[in-house]
Amino acid sequence: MNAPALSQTRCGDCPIRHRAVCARCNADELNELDAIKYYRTYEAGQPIIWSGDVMTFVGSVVSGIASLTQTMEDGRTQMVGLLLPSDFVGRPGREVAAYDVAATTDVVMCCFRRKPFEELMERTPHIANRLLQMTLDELDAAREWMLVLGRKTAREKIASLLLIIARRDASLTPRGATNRMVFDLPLTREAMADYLGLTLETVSRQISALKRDGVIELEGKRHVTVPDMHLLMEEAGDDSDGGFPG
Amino acid sequence: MNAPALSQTRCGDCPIRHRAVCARCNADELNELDAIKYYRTYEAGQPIIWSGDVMTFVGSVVSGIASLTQTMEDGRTQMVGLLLPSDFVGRPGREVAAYDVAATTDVVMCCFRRKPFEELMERTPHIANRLLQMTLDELDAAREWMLVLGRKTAREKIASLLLIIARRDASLTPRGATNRMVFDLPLTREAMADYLGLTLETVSRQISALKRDGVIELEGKRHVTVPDMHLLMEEAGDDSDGGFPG
DNA sequence: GGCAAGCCTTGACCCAGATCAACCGGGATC
DNA sequence: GATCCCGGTTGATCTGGGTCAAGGCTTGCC
Repeated sequence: MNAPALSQTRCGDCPIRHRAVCARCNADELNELDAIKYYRTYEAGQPIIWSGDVMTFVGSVVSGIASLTQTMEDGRTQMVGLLLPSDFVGRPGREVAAYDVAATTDVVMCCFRRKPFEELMERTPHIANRLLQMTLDELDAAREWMLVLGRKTAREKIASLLLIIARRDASLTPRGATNRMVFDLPLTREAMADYLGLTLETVSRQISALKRDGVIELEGKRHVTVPDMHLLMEEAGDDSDGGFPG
Repeated sequence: MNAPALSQTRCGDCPIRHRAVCARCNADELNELDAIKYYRTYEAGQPIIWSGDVMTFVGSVVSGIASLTQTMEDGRTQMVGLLLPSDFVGRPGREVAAYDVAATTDVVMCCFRRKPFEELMERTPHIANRLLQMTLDELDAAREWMLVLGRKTAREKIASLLLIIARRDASLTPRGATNRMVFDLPLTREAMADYLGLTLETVSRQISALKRDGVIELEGKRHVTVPDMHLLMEEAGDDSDGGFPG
Protein backbone atom coordinates (compact mmCIF):
# COMPACT_ATOMS: atom_id res chain seq x y z
CA MET A 1 0.00 0.00 0.00
CA ASN A 2 1.20 3.48 -0.74
CA ALA A 3 0.20 5.09 2.52
CA PRO A 4 1.38 8.68 2.87
CA ALA A 5 3.55 9.48 5.82
CA LEU A 6 1.19 9.98 8.69
CA SER A 7 0.22 13.07 10.64
CA GLN A 8 2.34 15.34 8.53
CA THR A 9 0.44 15.40 5.28
CA ARG A 10 -0.63 18.94 4.53
CA CYS A 11 -4.06 19.25 2.96
CA GLY A 12 -2.52 20.88 -0.08
CA ASP A 13 -0.57 17.70 -0.81
CA CYS A 14 -3.45 15.35 -0.08
CA PRO A 15 -4.18 12.87 -2.88
CA ILE A 16 -7.92 13.23 -2.40
CA ARG A 17 -7.86 16.99 -1.94
CA HIS A 18 -9.97 17.67 -5.05
CA ARG A 19 -12.53 14.90 -4.60
CA ALA A 20 -13.26 14.58 -0.88
CA VAL A 21 -15.65 16.46 1.37
CA CYS A 22 -13.12 19.28 1.54
CA ALA A 23 -12.90 19.66 -2.25
CA ARG A 24 -14.43 23.12 -2.36
CA CYS A 25 -12.77 24.55 0.70
CA ASN A 26 -10.55 27.60 0.42
CA ALA A 27 -7.26 28.03 2.25
CA ASP A 28 -8.85 29.40 5.43
CA GLU A 29 -11.33 26.58 5.60
CA LEU A 30 -8.59 24.03 5.04
CA ASN A 31 -6.71 25.49 7.96
CA GLU A 32 -9.72 25.04 10.17
CA LEU A 33 -10.05 21.43 9.05
CA ASP A 34 -6.36 20.90 9.58
CA ALA A 35 -6.77 21.84 13.21
CA ILE A 36 -9.27 19.06 13.91
CA LYS A 37 -7.94 16.36 11.65
CA TYR A 38 -5.73 13.36 12.30
CA TYR A 39 -4.76 10.29 10.32
CA ARG A 40 -5.39 6.70 11.23
CA THR A 41 -4.42 3.48 9.51
CA TYR A 42 -6.16 0.14 9.55
CA GLU A 43 -4.87 -3.18 8.35
CA ALA A 44 -6.81 -5.24 5.84
CA GLY A 45 -9.59 -7.10 7.61
CA GLN A 46 -9.71 -4.83 10.64
CA PRO A 47 -12.89 -3.18 11.88
CA ILE A 48 -13.04 0.60 11.71
CA ILE A 49 -16.41 1.15 13.37
CA TRP A 50 -19.00 -1.21 14.78
CA SER A 51 -22.68 -0.59 14.24
CA GLY A 52 -24.05 0.82 17.49
CA ASP A 53 -20.76 2.43 18.51
CA VAL A 54 -20.75 6.07 19.51
CA MET A 55 -19.18 7.99 16.64
CA THR A 56 -16.34 10.09 17.91
CA PHE A 57 -15.16 11.01 14.44
CA VAL A 58 -16.17 11.28 10.82
CA GLY A 59 -13.69 11.28 7.98
CA SER A 60 -12.51 10.46 4.50
CA VAL A 61 -10.90 7.38 3.07
CA VAL A 62 -7.49 8.54 1.85
CA SER A 63 -6.26 5.26 0.42
CA GLY A 64 -7.43 1.66 0.37
CA ILE A 65 -10.92 0.26 0.35
CA ALA A 66 -13.38 -0.04 3.20
CA SER A 67 -16.79 -1.66 3.30
CA LEU A 68 -20.08 -0.79 4.92
CA THR A 69 -22.08 -3.84 5.99
CA GLN A 70 -25.32 -4.68 7.71
CA THR A 71 -25.80 -7.85 9.71
CA MET A 72 -28.95 -9.66 10.79
CA GLU A 73 -29.17 -11.41 14.15
CA ASP A 74 -28.80 -14.81 12.53
CA GLY A 75 -25.58 -13.77 10.88
CA ARG A 76 -26.70 -13.03 7.34
CA THR A 77 -24.76 -10.02 6.10
CA GLN A 78 -25.17 -7.60 3.24
CA MET A 79 -22.57 -5.12 2.14
CA VAL A 80 -24.34 -1.80 1.57
CA GLY A 81 -21.45 0.34 0.50
CA LEU A 82 -17.96 0.12 -0.88
CA LEU A 83 -15.84 3.06 0.27
CA LEU A 84 -13.11 4.16 -2.09
CA PRO A 85 -10.51 6.89 -1.66
CA SER A 86 -12.26 10.26 -1.10
CA ASP A 87 -15.48 8.65 0.15
CA PHE A 88 -16.87 9.98 3.40
CA VAL A 89 -17.49 7.92 6.53
CA GLY A 90 -20.02 8.89 9.13
CA ARG A 91 -23.10 11.03 9.18
CA PRO A 92 -22.95 14.50 10.66
CA GLY A 93 -25.60 14.81 13.33
CA ARG A 94 -25.68 11.11 14.04
CA GLU A 95 -24.49 10.01 17.43
CA VAL A 96 -24.35 6.26 16.84
CA ALA A 97 -23.02 4.31 13.88
CA ALA A 98 -25.67 2.58 11.80
CA TYR A 99 -23.39 0.13 9.98
CA ASP A 100 -20.24 -1.86 10.47
CA VAL A 101 -17.31 -0.30 8.70
CA ALA A 102 -14.28 -2.48 8.02
CA ALA A 103 -11.02 -2.17 6.13
CA THR A 104 -11.06 -4.45 3.08
CA THR A 105 -7.50 -3.58 2.11
CA ASP A 106 -5.06 -1.58 4.22
CA VAL A 107 -6.74 1.77 4.75
CA VAL A 108 -5.64 5.28 5.64
CA MET A 109 -8.37 7.54 6.99
CA CYS A 110 -8.35 11.28 7.44
CA CYS A 111 -10.49 11.71 10.56
CA PHE A 112 -12.19 14.78 11.99
CA ARG A 113 -13.45 14.91 15.53
CA ARG A 114 -17.18 14.81 15.08
CA LYS A 115 -18.41 17.72 17.16
CA PRO A 116 -15.96 20.29 15.84
CA PHE A 117 -16.59 19.05 12.32
CA GLU A 118 -20.34 19.50 12.75
CA GLU A 119 -19.86 23.00 14.05
CA LEU A 120 -17.55 23.81 11.19
CA MET A 121 -20.08 22.46 8.73
CA GLU A 122 -22.79 24.66 10.20
CA ARG A 123 -20.96 27.77 9.14
CA THR A 124 -19.18 26.47 6.04
CA PRO A 125 -21.51 26.00 3.07
CA HIS A 126 -18.57 24.78 0.98
CA ILE A 127 -18.40 21.66 3.10
CA ALA A 128 -22.14 21.13 3.40
CA ASN A 129 -22.63 21.59 -0.33
CA ARG A 130 -19.88 19.17 -1.20
CA LEU A 131 -21.28 16.64 1.24
CA LEU A 132 -24.71 17.03 -0.34
CA GLN A 133 -23.23 16.34 -3.75
CA MET A 134 -21.40 13.28 -2.50
CA THR A 135 -24.47 11.98 -0.69
CA LEU A 136 -26.58 12.35 -3.82
CA ASP A 137 -23.95 10.39 -5.73
CA GLU A 138 -24.00 7.68 -3.11
CA LEU A 139 -27.77 7.55 -3.25
CA ASP A 140 -27.59 7.05 -7.00
CA ALA A 141 -25.05 4.28 -6.53
CA ALA A 142 -27.25 2.64 -3.90
CA ARG A 143 -30.24 2.72 -6.23
CA GLU A 144 -28.22 1.28 -9.05
CA TRP A 145 -27.25 -1.46 -6.66
CA MET A 146 -30.87 -2.13 -5.70
CA LEU A 147 -31.53 -3.07 -9.33
CA VAL A 148 -28.55 -5.42 -9.24
CA LEU A 149 -29.67 -7.05 -6.00
CA GLY A 150 -33.35 -7.27 -6.88
CA ARG A 151 -33.42 -8.23 -10.50
CA LYS A 152 -30.14 -9.45 -11.88
CA THR A 153 -29.00 -13.06 -12.24
CA ALA A 154 -25.84 -14.30 -10.53
CA ARG A 155 -23.86 -13.97 -13.75
CA GLU A 156 -25.11 -10.44 -14.32
CA LYS A 157 -24.30 -9.54 -10.74
CA ILE A 158 -20.70 -10.64 -11.12
CA ALA A 159 -20.38 -8.82 -14.42
CA SER A 160 -21.86 -5.69 -12.83
CA LEU A 161 -19.36 -5.79 -9.99
CA LEU A 162 -16.43 -6.29 -12.37
CA LEU A 163 -17.72 -3.35 -14.36
CA ILE A 164 -17.83 -1.11 -11.32
CA ILE A 165 -14.29 -2.00 -10.34
CA ALA A 166 -13.05 -1.59 -13.90
CA ARG A 167 -14.69 1.82 -14.19
CA ARG A 168 -13.16 2.96 -10.95
CA ASP A 169 -9.73 1.98 -12.20
CA ALA A 170 -10.41 3.65 -15.51
CA SER A 171 -11.31 6.88 -13.74
CA LEU A 172 -8.07 6.78 -11.73
CA THR A 173 -5.86 5.97 -14.70
CA PRO A 174 -7.59 7.49 -17.71
CA ARG A 175 -6.54 6.07 -21.02
CA GLY A 176 -7.33 6.34 -24.69
CA ALA A 177 -10.00 4.56 -26.60
CA THR A 178 -9.47 0.94 -25.65
CA ASN A 179 -11.76 -1.95 -25.08
CA ARG A 180 -9.20 -3.80 -23.07
CA MET A 181 -8.97 -3.40 -19.33
CA VAL A 182 -6.73 -4.91 -16.68
CA PHE A 183 -7.15 -4.66 -12.91
CA ASP A 184 -6.92 -6.47 -9.59
CA LEU A 185 -9.93 -7.52 -7.57
CA PRO A 186 -9.73 -5.79 -4.21
CA LEU A 187 -12.28 -8.16 -2.69
CA THR A 188 -12.23 -11.80 -1.60
CA ARG A 189 -14.85 -14.11 -3.07
CA GLU A 190 -16.67 -13.90 0.23
CA ALA A 191 -16.74 -10.11 0.21
CA MET A 192 -18.03 -10.18 -3.36
CA ALA A 193 -20.75 -12.57 -2.23
CA ASP A 194 -21.69 -10.22 0.61
CA TYR A 195 -21.88 -7.36 -1.80
CA LEU A 196 -23.90 -9.24 -4.39
CA GLY A 197 -26.34 -11.08 -2.17
CA LEU A 198 -24.92 -14.44 -3.25
CA THR A 199 -22.94 -17.27 -1.66
CA LEU A 200 -19.23 -17.47 -2.19
CA GLU A 201 -19.65 -20.74 -4.06
CA THR A 202 -21.93 -19.09 -6.60
CA VAL A 203 -19.48 -16.22 -6.99
CA SER A 204 -16.70 -18.70 -7.65
CA ARG A 205 -18.75 -20.66 -10.16
CA GLN A 206 -19.86 -17.61 -12.08
CA ILE A 207 -16.36 -16.21 -12.26
CA SER A 208 -15.24 -19.57 -13.63
CA ALA A 209 -18.08 -19.47 -16.13
CA LEU A 210 -17.21 -15.96 -17.33
CA LYS A 211 -13.62 -17.11 -17.72
CA ARG A 212 -14.63 -20.26 -19.60
CA ASP A 213 -16.79 -18.12 -21.92
CA GLY A 214 -13.94 -15.72 -22.63
CA VAL A 215 -15.56 -12.68 -21.05
CA ILE A 216 -12.63 -12.34 -18.66
CA GLU A 217 -9.15 -13.81 -18.32
CA LEU A 218 -7.73 -14.68 -14.93
CA GLU A 219 -4.17 -14.75 -13.73
CA GLY A 220 -4.10 -16.13 -10.24
CA LYS A 221 -7.30 -15.48 -8.34
CA ARG A 222 -7.34 -11.73 -8.32
CA HIS A 223 -5.75 -10.39 -11.49
CA VAL A 224 -8.39 -9.83 -14.15
CA THR A 225 -8.13 -8.94 -17.82
CA VAL A 226 -11.25 -7.89 -19.69
CA PRO A 227 -10.51 -8.28 -23.39
CA ASP A 228 -13.68 -6.50 -24.47
CA MET A 229 -15.46 -4.10 -22.12
CA HIS A 230 -18.52 -4.01 -24.33
CA LEU A 231 -18.99 -7.72 -23.97
CA LEU A 232 -18.73 -7.36 -20.21
CA MET A 233 -21.35 -4.61 -20.30
CA GLU A 234 -23.70 -6.84 -22.22
CA GLU A 235 -23.17 -9.57 -19.65
CA ALA A 236 -24.06 -7.08 -16.93
CA GLY A 237 -27.35 -6.31 -18.65
CA ASP A 238 -26.23 -2.71 -18.59
CA ASP A 239 -27.30 -0.44 -21.41
CA SER A 240 -25.68 2.74 -20.16
CA ASP A 241 -22.16 2.22 -21.42
CA GLY A 242 -20.45 4.35 -18.81
CA GLY A 243 -18.39 6.39 -21.23
CA PHE A 244 -16.57 3.57 -22.92
CA PRO A 245 -15.91 4.13 -26.59
CA GLY A 246 -18.66 2.79 -28.77
CA MET B 1 -57.96 11.71 -2.43
CA ASN B 2 -57.95 14.83 -0.35
CA ALA B 3 -56.11 17.11 -2.74
CA PRO B 4 -55.92 20.67 -1.52
CA ALA B 5 -57.38 23.33 -3.75
CA LEU B 6 -54.72 24.02 -6.33
CA SER B 7 -52.56 27.03 -7.01
CA GLN B 8 -53.88 28.90 -4.01
CA THR B 9 -52.32 27.04 -1.14
CA ARG B 10 -50.11 29.38 0.82
CA CYS B 11 -46.93 27.80 2.14
CA GLY B 12 -48.01 28.60 5.68
CA ASP B 13 -51.02 26.33 5.30
CA CYS B 14 -49.15 23.56 3.53
CA PRO B 15 -49.58 20.12 5.10
CA ILE B 16 -45.91 19.26 4.53
CA ARG B 17 -44.58 22.65 5.54
CA HIS B 18 -42.62 21.28 8.48
CA ARG B 19 -41.19 18.17 6.83
CA ALA B 20 -40.36 19.05 3.23
CA VAL B 21 -37.29 20.62 1.71
CA CYS B 22 -38.62 24.02 2.81
CA ALA B 23 -38.96 22.98 6.44
CA ARG B 24 -36.28 25.32 7.76
CA CYS B 25 -37.11 28.30 5.60
CA ASN B 26 -38.08 31.60 7.19
CA ALA B 27 -40.84 33.86 5.91
CA ASP B 28 -38.64 35.65 3.37
CA GLU B 29 -37.33 32.41 1.95
CA LEU B 30 -40.84 31.02 1.71
CA ASN B 31 -41.85 34.06 -0.28
CA GLU B 32 -39.05 33.43 -2.72
CA LEU B 33 -40.11 29.82 -3.06
CA ASP B 34 -43.69 30.91 -3.48
CA ALA B 35 -42.70 32.92 -6.52
CA ILE B 36 -41.33 29.93 -8.41
CA LYS B 37 -43.71 27.24 -7.25
CA TYR B 38 -46.78 25.75 -8.83
CA TYR B 39 -48.94 22.73 -8.10
CA ARG B 40 -49.58 19.78 -10.36
CA THR B 41 -51.76 16.75 -9.91
CA TYR B 42 -51.34 13.27 -11.33
CA GLU B 43 -53.84 10.47 -11.40
CA ALA B 44 -52.98 7.06 -10.03
CA GLY B 45 -50.92 5.15 -12.55
CA GLN B 46 -49.77 8.17 -14.51
CA PRO B 47 -46.12 8.90 -15.24
CA ILE B 48 -44.64 12.01 -13.65
CA ILE B 49 -41.18 11.87 -15.22
CA TRP B 50 -39.52 9.45 -17.61
CA SER B 51 -35.92 8.45 -17.14
CA GLY B 52 -33.89 10.38 -19.70
CA ASP B 53 -36.30 13.34 -19.78
CA VAL B 54 -34.92 16.80 -19.31
CA MET B 55 -35.91 17.93 -15.84
CA THR B 56 -37.70 21.23 -16.00
CA PHE B 57 -38.72 21.12 -12.39
CA VAL B 58 -37.96 19.62 -9.02
CA GLY B 59 -40.48 19.44 -6.22
CA SER B 60 -42.12 17.86 -3.23
CA VAL B 61 -44.85 15.27 -2.97
CA VAL B 62 -47.68 17.04 -1.14
CA SER B 63 -50.12 14.15 -0.99
CA GLY B 64 -50.34 10.65 -2.38
CA ILE B 65 -47.59 8.18 -3.16
CA ALA B 66 -45.20 8.10 -6.09
CA SER B 67 -42.61 5.52 -7.04
CA LEU B 68 -39.11 5.68 -8.45
CA THR B 69 -38.29 2.76 -10.73
CA GLN B 70 -35.45 1.53 -12.87
CA THR B 71 -36.01 -0.60 -15.93
CA MET B 72 -33.66 -2.88 -17.86
CA GLU B 73 -33.85 -3.18 -21.66
CA ASP B 74 -35.53 -6.54 -21.41
CA GLY B 75 -38.28 -5.13 -19.24
CA ARG B 76 -37.23 -6.24 -15.78
CA THR B 77 -38.04 -3.45 -13.35
CA GLN B 78 -36.97 -2.61 -9.83
CA MET B 79 -38.57 0.03 -7.68
CA VAL B 80 -35.77 2.01 -6.04
CA GLY B 81 -37.77 4.49 -4.03
CA LEU B 82 -41.19 5.05 -2.56
CA LEU B 83 -42.01 8.74 -2.38
CA LEU B 84 -44.33 9.78 0.41
CA PRO B 85 -45.73 13.21 1.24
CA SER B 86 -42.86 15.66 1.88
CA ASP B 87 -40.35 13.59 -0.12
CA PHE B 88 -38.34 15.45 -2.72
CA VAL B 89 -38.27 14.65 -6.43
CA GLY B 90 -35.37 15.54 -8.67
CA ARG B 91 -31.74 16.28 -8.12
CA PRO B 92 -30.50 19.85 -8.14
CA GLY B 93 -27.73 20.17 -10.68
CA ARG B 94 -28.92 17.25 -12.73
CA GLU B 95 -30.18 18.02 -16.19
CA VAL B 96 -31.68 14.66 -17.06
CA ALA B 97 -33.86 12.37 -14.97
CA ALA B 98 -32.18 9.13 -13.90
CA TYR B 99 -35.33 7.21 -12.99
CA ASP B 100 -38.93 6.82 -13.97
CA VAL B 101 -41.23 8.55 -11.53
CA ALA B 102 -44.88 7.53 -11.51
CA ALA B 103 -47.94 8.26 -9.41
CA THR B 104 -48.95 5.16 -7.47
CA THR B 105 -52.02 6.82 -5.99
CA ASP B 106 -53.39 10.19 -7.01
CA VAL B 107 -50.60 12.63 -6.34
CA VAL B 108 -50.28 16.36 -5.74
CA MET B 109 -46.86 17.82 -6.33
CA CYS B 110 -45.47 21.18 -5.32
CA CYS B 111 -43.12 21.96 -8.20
CA PHE B 112 -40.32 24.50 -8.47
CA ARG B 113 -38.82 25.48 -11.77
CA ARG B 114 -35.43 23.87 -11.66
CA LYS B 115 -33.07 26.68 -12.59
CA PRO B 116 -34.53 29.27 -10.22
CA PHE B 117 -34.63 26.64 -7.49
CA GLU B 118 -30.97 25.83 -7.97
CA GLU B 119 -30.06 29.49 -7.82
CA LEU B 120 -32.13 29.92 -4.70
CA MET B 121 -30.45 26.92 -3.13
CA GLU B 122 -27.01 28.38 -3.85
CA ARG B 123 -27.69 31.28 -1.55
CA THR B 124 -30.04 29.65 0.94
CA PRO B 125 -28.27 27.26 3.33
CA HIS B 126 -31.60 26.52 5.00
CA ILE B 127 -32.72 24.72 1.87
CA ALA B 128 -29.41 23.01 1.12
CA ASN B 129 -29.07 21.83 4.70
CA ARG B 130 -32.55 20.43 4.79
CA LEU B 131 -32.00 18.68 1.48
CA LEU B 132 -28.79 17.17 2.83
CA GLN B 133 -30.66 15.85 5.83
CA MET B 134 -33.38 14.36 3.64
CA THR B 135 -30.86 12.83 1.26
CA LEU B 136 -28.99 11.21 4.13
CA ASP B 137 -32.28 9.76 5.35
CA GLU B 138 -33.02 8.41 1.90
CA LEU B 139 -29.58 6.88 1.70
CA ASP B 140 -30.20 5.10 5.00
CA ALA B 141 -33.51 3.84 3.70
CA ALA B 142 -31.88 2.65 0.48
CA ARG B 143 -29.24 0.76 2.43
CA GLU B 144 -31.84 -0.80 4.65
CA TRP B 145 -33.56 -1.91 1.49
CA MET B 146 -30.37 -3.41 0.08
CA LEU B 147 -30.37 -5.81 3.01
CA VAL B 148 -33.97 -6.70 2.26
CA LEU B 149 -33.28 -7.28 -1.43
CA GLY B 150 -30.02 -9.12 -0.98
CA ARG B 151 -30.57 -11.35 2.01
CA LYS B 152 -34.18 -11.71 3.06
CA THR B 153 -36.59 -14.49 2.12
CA ALA B 154 -39.83 -13.76 0.31
CA ARG B 155 -41.80 -13.95 3.56
CA GLU B 156 -39.38 -11.63 5.32
CA LYS B 157 -39.53 -9.23 2.41
CA ILE B 158 -43.32 -8.98 2.60
CA ALA B 159 -43.20 -8.55 6.35
CA SER B 160 -40.56 -5.83 5.95
CA LEU B 161 -42.71 -3.94 3.48
CA LEU B 162 -45.78 -4.18 5.69
CA LEU B 163 -43.68 -2.89 8.55
CA ILE B 164 -42.51 0.11 6.56
CA ILE B 165 -46.04 1.02 5.60
CA ALA B 166 -47.30 0.50 9.12
CA ARG B 167 -44.56 2.69 10.56
CA ARG B 168 -45.31 5.44 8.11
CA ASP B 169 -48.96 5.38 9.14
CA ALA B 170 -47.96 5.32 12.78
CA SER B 171 -45.83 8.42 12.28
CA LEU B 172 -48.71 10.26 10.63
CA THR B 173 -51.28 9.29 13.25
CA PRO B 174 -49.33 8.85 16.45
CA ARG B 175 -51.05 6.78 19.08
CA GLY B 176 -50.48 5.36 22.51
CA ALA B 177 -48.83 2.12 23.40
CA THR B 178 -50.57 -0.40 21.21
CA ASN B 179 -49.48 -3.52 19.42
CA ARG B 180 -52.38 -3.38 17.04
CA MET B 181 -52.15 -1.55 13.75
CA VAL B 182 -54.61 -1.05 10.89
CA PHE B 183 -53.83 0.41 7.48
CA ASP B 184 -54.46 0.20 3.75
CA LEU B 185 -51.89 -1.05 1.28
CA PRO B 186 -51.19 1.77 -1.17
CA LEU B 187 -49.59 -0.64 -3.65
CA THR B 188 -50.87 -3.29 -6.01
CA ARG B 189 -49.39 -6.76 -5.73
CA GLU B 190 -47.38 -6.02 -8.82
CA ALA B 191 -45.94 -2.81 -7.38
CA MET B 192 -45.03 -4.69 -4.21
CA ALA B 193 -43.28 -7.30 -6.35
CA ASP B 194 -41.35 -4.56 -8.14
CA TYR B 195 -40.32 -3.11 -4.84
CA LEU B 196 -39.32 -6.43 -3.31
CA GLY B 197 -37.57 -8.04 -6.25
CA LEU B 198 -40.19 -10.79 -6.41
CA THR B 199 -42.93 -11.88 -8.79
CA LEU B 200 -46.49 -10.88 -8.10
CA GLU B 201 -47.44 -14.53 -7.66
CA THR B 202 -44.93 -14.93 -4.86
CA VAL B 203 -46.19 -11.73 -3.23
CA SER B 204 -49.72 -13.05 -3.35
CA ARG B 205 -48.74 -16.42 -1.93
CA GLN B 206 -46.72 -14.95 0.91
CA ILE B 207 -49.49 -12.55 1.88
CA SER B 208 -51.86 -15.49 1.95
CA ALA B 209 -49.37 -17.40 4.09
CA LEU B 210 -48.99 -14.54 6.59
CA LYS B 211 -52.77 -14.35 6.78
CA ARG B 212 -53.13 -18.11 7.26
CA ASP B 213 -50.52 -17.94 10.04
CA GLY B 214 -52.35 -15.12 11.82
CA VAL B 215 -49.59 -12.54 11.39
CA ILE B 216 -52.01 -10.29 9.52
CA GLU B 217 -55.74 -10.11 8.89
CA LEU B 218 -57.13 -9.07 5.54
CA GLU B 219 -60.37 -7.36 4.66
CA GLY B 220 -60.67 -7.20 0.91
CA LYS B 221 -57.31 -7.13 -0.83
CA ARG B 222 -55.91 -3.96 0.58
CA HIS B 223 -57.13 -3.42 4.12
CA VAL B 224 -54.68 -4.91 6.59
CA THR B 225 -54.86 -5.43 10.34
CA VAL B 226 -51.73 -6.39 12.23
CA PRO B 227 -52.85 -7.83 15.56
CA ASP B 228 -49.32 -7.87 16.99
CA MET B 229 -46.63 -5.61 15.59
CA HIS B 230 -43.90 -7.49 17.45
CA LEU B 231 -44.83 -10.68 15.70
CA LEU B 232 -44.63 -8.87 12.38
CA MET B 233 -41.20 -7.54 13.31
CA GLU B 234 -39.98 -11.02 14.07
CA GLU B 235 -41.28 -12.18 10.71
CA ALA B 236 -39.34 -9.36 9.07
CA GLY B 237 -36.15 -10.56 10.71
CA ASP B 238 -35.86 -7.07 12.10
CA ASP B 239 -34.26 -6.56 15.47
CA SER B 240 -34.49 -2.79 15.60
CA ASP B 241 -38.05 -2.41 16.83
CA GLY B 242 -38.66 1.01 15.32
CA GLY B 243 -40.02 2.61 18.45
CA PHE B 244 -42.85 0.24 19.11
CA PRO B 245 -43.54 -0.42 22.77
CA GLY B 246 -41.58 -3.37 24.09
C1' DG C 1 10.05 -30.96 4.97
C1' DG C 2 5.58 -31.27 7.14
C1' DC C 3 1.55 -29.16 8.71
C1' DA C 4 -2.15 -25.90 9.39
C1' DA C 5 -4.92 -22.04 7.95
C1' DG C 6 -6.95 -19.20 4.33
C1' DC C 7 -8.84 -18.74 0.20
C1' DC C 8 -10.75 -20.77 -3.64
C1' DT C 9 -12.84 -24.39 -6.77
C1' DT C 10 -15.80 -28.06 -8.02
C1' DG C 11 -19.37 -31.65 -7.59
C1' DA C 12 -23.90 -33.57 -5.98
C1' DC C 13 -28.15 -32.57 -4.39
C1' DC C 14 -32.10 -29.75 -2.86
C1' DC C 15 -35.43 -26.16 -2.37
C1' DA C 16 -37.39 -21.35 -2.59
C1' DG C 17 -39.16 -18.82 -5.73
C1' DA C 18 -39.91 -18.25 -10.89
C1' DT C 19 -42.77 -19.61 -14.64
C1' DC C 20 -46.83 -21.11 -16.91
C1' DA C 21 -51.57 -21.57 -16.64
C1' DA C 22 -56.25 -21.66 -14.96
C1' DC C 23 -59.55 -19.29 -12.57
C1' DC C 24 -62.09 -15.78 -9.35
C1' DG C 25 -64.69 -11.53 -8.38
C1' DG C 26 -65.93 -6.85 -8.77
C1' DG C 27 -66.62 -2.83 -11.47
C1' DA C 28 -67.18 -0.55 -15.91
C1' DT C 29 -69.30 -0.62 -20.46
C1' DC C 30 -72.60 -1.75 -23.71
C1' DG D 1 -77.74 -8.94 -17.97
C1' DA D 2 -73.78 -10.19 -20.80
C1' DT D 3 -69.12 -9.14 -21.54
C1' DC D 4 -64.69 -7.56 -20.67
C1' DC D 5 -61.00 -5.98 -17.80
C1' DC D 6 -58.13 -5.72 -14.12
C1' DG D 7 -56.23 -7.10 -10.01
C1' DG D 8 -55.70 -10.98 -7.43
C1' DT D 9 -55.36 -16.11 -6.07
C1' DT D 10 -53.97 -20.73 -6.51
C1' DG D 11 -51.97 -24.98 -8.57
C1' DA D 12 -48.32 -27.59 -11.14
C1' DT D 13 -43.90 -27.70 -12.63
C1' DC D 14 -39.20 -26.11 -13.44
C1' DT D 15 -34.71 -24.16 -12.32
C1' DG D 16 -31.13 -20.93 -10.51
C1' DG D 17 -28.74 -20.60 -6.85
C1' DG D 18 -28.23 -22.36 -2.03
C1' DT D 19 -26.29 -26.08 0.86
C1' DC D 20 -23.22 -29.61 2.04
C1' DA D 21 -19.02 -31.76 1.21
C1' DA D 22 -14.59 -32.85 -0.68
C1' DG D 23 -10.38 -31.30 -2.26
C1' DG D 24 -6.56 -27.94 -4.31
C1' DC D 25 -3.22 -24.23 -4.04
C1' DT D 26 -0.51 -20.76 -1.28
C1' DT D 27 1.65 -18.91 2.49
C1' DG D 28 3.60 -19.06 6.79
C1' DC D 29 5.09 -21.46 10.84
C1' DC D 30 7.33 -25.14 13.38
